[in-house]
Amino acid sequence: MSDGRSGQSFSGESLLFLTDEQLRQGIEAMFFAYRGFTADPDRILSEMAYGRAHHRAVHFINRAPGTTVNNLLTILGVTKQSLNRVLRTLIGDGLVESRVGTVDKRERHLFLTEHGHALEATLSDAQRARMRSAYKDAGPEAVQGFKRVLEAMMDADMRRAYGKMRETGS
Amino acid sequence: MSDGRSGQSFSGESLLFLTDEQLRQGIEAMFFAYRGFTADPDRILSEMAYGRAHHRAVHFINRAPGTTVNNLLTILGVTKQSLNRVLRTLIGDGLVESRVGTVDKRERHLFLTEHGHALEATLSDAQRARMRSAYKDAGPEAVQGFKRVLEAMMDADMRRAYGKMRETGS
DNA sequence: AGTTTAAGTCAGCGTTGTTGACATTCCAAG
DNA sequence: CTTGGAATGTCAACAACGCTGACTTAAACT
Repeated sequence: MSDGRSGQSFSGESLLFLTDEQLRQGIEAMFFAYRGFTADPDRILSEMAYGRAHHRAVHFINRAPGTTVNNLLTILGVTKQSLNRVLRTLIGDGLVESRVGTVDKRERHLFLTEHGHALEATLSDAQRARMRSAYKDAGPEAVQGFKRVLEAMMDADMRRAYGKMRETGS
Repeated sequence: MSDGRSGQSFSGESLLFLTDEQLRQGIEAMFFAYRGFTADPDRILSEMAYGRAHHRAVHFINRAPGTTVNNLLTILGVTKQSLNRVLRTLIGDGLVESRVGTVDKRERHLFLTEHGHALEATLSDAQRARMRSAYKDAGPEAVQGFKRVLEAMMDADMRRAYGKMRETGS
């Protein structure tokens, strides 16, 4: 509407002036991109009896082996009942191992089995390939900006969780 | 793994060399950010008898008034049965109006009613506020990069749909 | 006239959220 | 030491929203 890139106008303020139209483009970009983001793993999972929730569980168990059910459901942002259904099938199918805590026997510590690692690898490979290709197309500076905006978009507590995972990173 | 940020190494290639760890951070950022992105509308919708699917329908009908059912379900990427369930409630509740096409009477053209516009406004206001705040925190250059990566992450046909919407923009 | 297309409906199923009820374990206060 | 509460995890039932498949109606195309 009206401008596009018309105005360097006012001081530094100009760069912070955002039309509803610009924001809506961002919203739609987010919607379409997330679909692409999940498309490849979803395709793979649908051939098995699994869904996106299984993917997420496997991802974060791989990310933080030995994590407790409670940790996991905080990260995933679902109820323990919802997570439990997913874990039950993964454990039943021998992809995840659940070990009773040694210091606190109420806790269950979660690990991927060999089969679990195999599935995790298949799924991440697909998702990383898409990510790599997007990063490559957009260029390294764009990637910086991409991450910055995403971090600003998270809820505060999730930003903390994400931050902790970055430290632990690699 | 194995490295981290070891290498500026090779020529310009260095900027395109992406470790699995870097990619995984992007994947997790996308996951947490999308949760934040949908959190505010979800909260509002859960107080009514609606869900995310209703939001999406209302959004795109507002975006392209008079769109047909077929257009809509292509954009949304769901089956007509799934969309129909949502549209039926929206029409029944008087948020959406369905008019028989004048040139092709098989088609139904969809419009928001006054009530529909009200809901749409409430939902977008919440989502735009989050978006605006994220953009503001990240800065204008980051926003450029953000959009570039998201576009590269979409499936080709959705990139086309997204592009068309940008042209039509406002 | 016969085929294709747009839209809608009904029935049924799977994944993944939810709440409610319950068992087990730990810990701290009496 | 016992008892009551908090934390952890499990089982059951329900709702939202995807999906497939089968079918109808109406209009358009050929």
